[in-house]
Amino acid sequence: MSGLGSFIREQRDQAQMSLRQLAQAANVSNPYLSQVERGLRRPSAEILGRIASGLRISAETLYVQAGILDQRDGDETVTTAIAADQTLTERQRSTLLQIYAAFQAENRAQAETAADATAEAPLVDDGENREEQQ
Amino acid sequence: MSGLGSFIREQRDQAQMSLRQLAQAANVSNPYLSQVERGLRRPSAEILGRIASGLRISAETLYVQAGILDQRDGDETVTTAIAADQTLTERQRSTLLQIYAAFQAENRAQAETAADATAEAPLVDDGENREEQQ
DNA sequence: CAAGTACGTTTGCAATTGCAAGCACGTTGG
DNA sequence: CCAACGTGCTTGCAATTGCAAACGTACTTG
Repeated sequence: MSGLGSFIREQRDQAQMSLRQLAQAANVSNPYLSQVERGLRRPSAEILGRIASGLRISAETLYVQAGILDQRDGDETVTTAIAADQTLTERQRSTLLQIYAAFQAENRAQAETAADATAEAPLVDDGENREEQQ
Repeated sequence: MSGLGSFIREQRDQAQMSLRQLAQAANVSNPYLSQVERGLRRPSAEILGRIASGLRISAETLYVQAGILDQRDGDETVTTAIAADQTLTERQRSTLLQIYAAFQAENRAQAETAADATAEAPLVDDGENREEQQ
């Protein structure tokens, strides 16, 4: 399974870039990028870094996706990243945090209903989201 | 150029490990490790990660040393954190990213109008509004 | 001196990366 | 209709990765 390739393609689609556009932005040949996206090739760290920069996302993210770097708990990173983002106003920050919390709750609920037969309390027992720290 | 190699050797000496010991701990052949340490070969991300684990240091450190990973950039962390969050569905991810992008654009526009005296400086979005934080 | 060991290094070699060139398919529009 | 362009994909091929095997030492031992 090549989660990395589909993740890259996902991000590229998200950015509405063509394969060739990303290839040029990343300074990587388009055939190779195509093969990477389909999981036929495993790119080196350097190429991965270039792709990341072409996608305007951090290389670390791609490394995690590639299974090269260990996952630093994604759950907390989103909230802390939002909370620490100085480019947002406080109103915007709290909005994002609320939406994120809502999504989490939504998924939690869905997971719960889907797995009623199999045990309970699947994730954090944290009933309510913390609104905002600091 | 061989900053990475000498760094690895440095760390290995500091840990008082022989080349072969580290090679075994890292699950890498000793000849190859030797070549990496002397800068004759450039290891892939995977090998680098194994070496890092063999040295009991974070892979990130080695990536930075290898010039593959830049140190963390501030405003990109939110997007990357969202993108990497496995607990979200793709739909939720894109929603969050869109909202975040909209906020950024909003702030960018506001900063522009606020700074008419400084003429055009289109690219650098870095200035930011520090109107009310927390 | 020969034998055993631990050290880092050199040497072919299979496997892989990454690319330039070209292919196949779809959309325009002159 | 058929060039012209855009999309992604296939195909050789040079360059590189990474390894197993062997080498050259030094440092202990019998």
